[in-house]
Amino acid sequence: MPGKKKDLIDLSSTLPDIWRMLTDGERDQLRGNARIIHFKKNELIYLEDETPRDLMCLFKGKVKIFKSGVGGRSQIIRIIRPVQYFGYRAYFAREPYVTAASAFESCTVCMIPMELIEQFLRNNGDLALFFIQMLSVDLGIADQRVVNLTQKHVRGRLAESLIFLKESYGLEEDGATINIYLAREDLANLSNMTTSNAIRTLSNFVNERVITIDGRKIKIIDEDRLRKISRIG
Amino acid sequence: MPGKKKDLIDLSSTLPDIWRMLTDGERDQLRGNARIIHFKKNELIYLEDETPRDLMCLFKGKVKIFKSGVGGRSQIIRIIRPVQYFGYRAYFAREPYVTAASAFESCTVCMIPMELIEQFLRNNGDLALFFIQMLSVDLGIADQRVVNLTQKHVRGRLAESLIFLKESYGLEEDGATINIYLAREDLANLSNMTTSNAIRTLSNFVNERVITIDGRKIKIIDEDRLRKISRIG
DNA sequence: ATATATTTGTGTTTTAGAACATAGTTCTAT
DNA sequence: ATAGAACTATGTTCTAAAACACAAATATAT
Repeated sequence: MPGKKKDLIDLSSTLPDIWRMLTDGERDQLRGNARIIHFKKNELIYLEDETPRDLMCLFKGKVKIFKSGVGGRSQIIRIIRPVQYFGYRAYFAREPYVTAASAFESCTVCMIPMELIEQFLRNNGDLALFFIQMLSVDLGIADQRVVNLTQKHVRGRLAESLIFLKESYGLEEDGATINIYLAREDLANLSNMTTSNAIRTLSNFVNERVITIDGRKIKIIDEDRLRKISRIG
Repeated sequence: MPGKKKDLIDLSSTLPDIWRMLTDGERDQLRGNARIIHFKKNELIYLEDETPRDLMCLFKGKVKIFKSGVGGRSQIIRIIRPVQYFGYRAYFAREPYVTAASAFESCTVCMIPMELIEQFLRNNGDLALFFIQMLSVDLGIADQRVVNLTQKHVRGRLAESLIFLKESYGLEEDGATINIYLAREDLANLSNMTTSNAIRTLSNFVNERVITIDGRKIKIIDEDRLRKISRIG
C-alpha cells in the first residue's frame, strides 16, 4: 500500500455523517484508529483481488473505481468526490475487491479499519442504516447504469458522462468549464467506448456547438441540448 | 396490487435467515404482519415508479426483476429463486422502485412491511449486517454485470446467461436440462440482445453441439465449452 | 533543451449486431 | 376444437461502432 504522510485533521468536521452517529467512546476509538493517507496523481489506492481492510473516506481530490474486463479493457464503474465513502462493499460482502481504485489527481484519504466500523454498526442502528442506504442508492445507480451503457448509443453515453461529471465535480469559476482534467481515454472508459470514438464524438459536439474544448478542459455551451442527446440515447 | 389467497405457513422454516435473528417478541410481530400472496404466471408483482412498502421473500416460483430502457426496451436486471429476498432496495434508498418485478411462473411470495423490518434492524446488528451483506453482494454482481454486458460479444453474453440460469435454477432429473421455461425474448432481455440474435446464437450453439433445444427446454451438452465461450467473451 | 513517449485527431476499412421481412410453429382463449 | 395471437426460425440488408493506420500535438523524462 503506497501513500505516507500523516496529518492532524479534525475528524468531527471531515467525517460529518459518521461522526454525528457515534458515542463519545466510539469517537475516541475512531480517532485512535483512523489514518490519513495521501496519494499522488494516478497512484493506485487499492487493487482488484486484494483483501479489503479499510473504510475509505475521500477528503480531497478525485478517485476512480474501475474494473478490467474482457481482454483487460478497463471500465470506470464509479467516481468518488469529497466527502464520499468507498472501499467498504467488498469487506461487507466478504469478498476480495472486484474493482480497483486510483487517484485522478492528488488525494487525501482517511482510512478506518472495517472491523471497527462493523463493530460500531452492530450496536448502532443509525450507522447501520447509513450504510444500508448508501449501498441501496449505489445499487440503484448500478442498475440504471447497466441499461444506459448497454442501450444508449455512443453520443448518448458520452453526453451522459459529461453531465455526470459536471454534477459530480461541478464547474469552474466561469460557470461552464467542467471541473475535472480527464484524458480522452478515461472519458472513453467511463462511457464504454473506444478512445477514438470519444475523441470523434467530442469533436462532433464541438461542431454542433454543444461544448467547446481546450485541450482537456471541456466547457458546456448548451446543457439543454446535451441533456437531450443523453435522454434520447 | 394483485394476488389474493392467504395461507397458513410456518414462517420459522420458510424465512430461515431472518427468523433465526429475531427475538420471540419480534417473531410474534412478524407473524402478525406477514402476508402470503400468490401470483400467476406473468403476473406483475410491482411496477417501476411505485412506492416500495414490503420486503418480499420468494417461497415458490421464479421472479424476474427488470427495467425498461431506451425506447421501452426491457432489460432483465436479476432473477430471484426460492428462498431469496427482494423489493427492499428502493425502500432503503428512499426512492420509488426503479425496476419492476414479474412472475416467470406461478409464485408464492411472503410480504413483510418494510417499516417493521427497519424497526427490527435498528436494534439488531445481525439483521442489519444480513441486509448490508445482501446489498454488498448484489452491488458486486451489478458491477461485474456492467462489464460483462458491455464488453462481451453476443455469444459470450448468451453463454453466460445459460450458465447463470443453470446455477440459479438448477437442472432437471436428467442432469442436463436447465430447470426454467423461458421465451427467447426473455433470454434476449437477460443477455442484452435482440430476440433474433438469441434465436440465431442458440441455433449456432446447437450446431456446435454445445446444447440441444426442444422448444423452450435447453439441455447443456458441453458445459466446459459453454464456460469457455462465456469466458473469452 | 531536446529526445522520447504519450495523447490527440482524422481518415479508411471492417464487422458485429440491429433492423427488417416473411414464414412456420406453438400457445391460449373462447 | 379452432381461430387468432404470440413465439420461433432464418435469410437479407443496413449501420453504428470497432479496428486500424498514420500524422500532429503535448507531455515527460533525461
